[in-house]
Amino acid sequence: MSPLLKIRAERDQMSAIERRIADFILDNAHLLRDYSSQQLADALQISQSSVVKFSQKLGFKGYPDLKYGIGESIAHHRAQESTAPRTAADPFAASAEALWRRKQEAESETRLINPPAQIRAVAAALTAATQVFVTGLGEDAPQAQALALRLALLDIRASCPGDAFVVSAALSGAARNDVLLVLCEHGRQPALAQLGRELRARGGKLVSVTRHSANPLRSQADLALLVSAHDERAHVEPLLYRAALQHLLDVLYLELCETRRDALARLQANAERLRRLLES
Amino acid sequence: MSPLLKIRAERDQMSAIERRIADFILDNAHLLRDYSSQQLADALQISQSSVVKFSQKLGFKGYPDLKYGIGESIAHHRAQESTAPRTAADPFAASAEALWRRKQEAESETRLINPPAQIRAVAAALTAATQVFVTGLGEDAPQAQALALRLALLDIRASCPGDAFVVSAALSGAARNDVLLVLCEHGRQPALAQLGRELRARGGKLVSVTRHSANPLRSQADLALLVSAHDERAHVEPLLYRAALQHLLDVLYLELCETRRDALARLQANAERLRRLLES
DNA sequence: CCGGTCGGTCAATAAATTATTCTTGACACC
DNA sequence: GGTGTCAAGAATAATTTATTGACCGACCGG
Repeated sequence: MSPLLKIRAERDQMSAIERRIADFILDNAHLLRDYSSQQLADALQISQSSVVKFSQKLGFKGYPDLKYGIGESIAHHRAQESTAPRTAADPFAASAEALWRRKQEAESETRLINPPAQIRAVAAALTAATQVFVTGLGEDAPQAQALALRLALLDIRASCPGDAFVVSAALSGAARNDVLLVLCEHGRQPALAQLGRELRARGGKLVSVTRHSANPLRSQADLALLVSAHDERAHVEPLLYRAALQHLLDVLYLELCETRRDALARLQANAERLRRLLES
Repeated sequence: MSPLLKIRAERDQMSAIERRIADFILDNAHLLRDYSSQQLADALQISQSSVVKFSQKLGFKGYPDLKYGIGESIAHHRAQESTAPRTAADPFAASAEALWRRKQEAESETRLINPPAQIRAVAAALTAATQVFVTGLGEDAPQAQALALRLALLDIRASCPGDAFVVSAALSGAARNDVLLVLCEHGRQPALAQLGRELRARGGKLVSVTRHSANPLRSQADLALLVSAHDERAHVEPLLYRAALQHLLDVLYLELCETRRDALARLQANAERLRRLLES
């Protein structure tokens, strides 16, 4: 039980002096940090030994232990309060925090609409592929690039060609089982849809990552991952979309790390190599 | 800032013995309650005075005060965890959720160590700049690219040259007030530090975005933004780092959106143009 | 290469805080 | 009234913490 609660609970069965100590602590818990047993005793005009005995009677090893317990107690209390809807001091900090919360919602929703089995299936397809192409346009491009880098570090043959034409060229050499992973927020870009058709014609697998609303790319895909992110402010929604997409891809990556044989060892070796390269 | 976080932040700039103390505390925070400074010293085979000096150096009144702070810190931590909703049906879903939580922590910490004033200052510098260069290597490269795109949509003249040599060439035309924004996790890449020097020599401003531990790039920068992200699993830490970095940059972006004149209108016009381009 | 300085560490010790012991007085019960 | 119990305080012992001064090694400018 929390020390503060314990003190309050036992307060009624205490002697007069003990009760004075209890009251002081309950009222001034936050000041206790700077009080020695002697100072506390002085403040209450009682003897130092009474303070120590009070502590021991409550089950603490001694006065410093009581103090430690009270400290924990108020920190715990504060933490719980701070979890509740907060009133941010700075308007700026407030909007930063609001953004943070909205992102969490988007990430949660995204997690819920992608069943674990689906993510596992995508991971399996990536593992089975001889070659993986990742592509995305506009804001999705950097994400695609980052994902390709991650996959490469896991010794998955992944590339992220600069533009759609290059992808198309690369696809001409694609074999069965190869995977094209397309990031496309609205799933409506004709160029990407076209790439998907080319790949499927050659027996490859198309994995789409789009918003959860119905769209051409998604309906064409062998495997579809979905992202949910909504905000009435046009400048905020892309931030939510990216965070949710990021999280989805992170979870996929985590799955790959945890299920591929030797993944972590290889990852470490590759990362080490990359680090040396960059620092040279 | 939480004492534990503070210790972790300063760990890198500590002497060998101090680092041993820091590690012990970080690993055994929950045991500290029963350790006197002498016992802690014995456990580490060092002198008791080193423990006391360690405490004072970190800004505590003394060892008991440090202990008190750590106690608060872990109580706070525990409280936050216990408030969190528990839904661990699938082991896979559980690890996805754990990742999610860890990201939130990293983002929160990152938000706390970057005072609003600092972010405003960076936003102001970006607004005032004639030209903005964004750069990053390895995993930071896609982030840099995405940020440059975002800034460009706000009508800030921003570019993200492909490699350091190109940046260097671009810098030769840089004027006073231009800004170089460098994303560099550990702040230790000589090439980027060199770019910073070149720019500053021409009167430009260097903004660094690095981990919160001390590093050459950060100490050289006019304005420094900091990222906090920690995990014992080597394959998870980069995910946290990226999420926290992303959030920091998002907050910066939000600040720009909300303070620049006509920002939203321009953004909308530019986004529309980009959309048409991609769908054609 | 050499003195000088500085930061870090430790042993010794001073200072403080805490815990115990012992005494006293109040109160209840026999 | 005698006696046991118990809370409280004073004195003091024990422990813990903080400071001091000496030493060592790294670094630096001459």
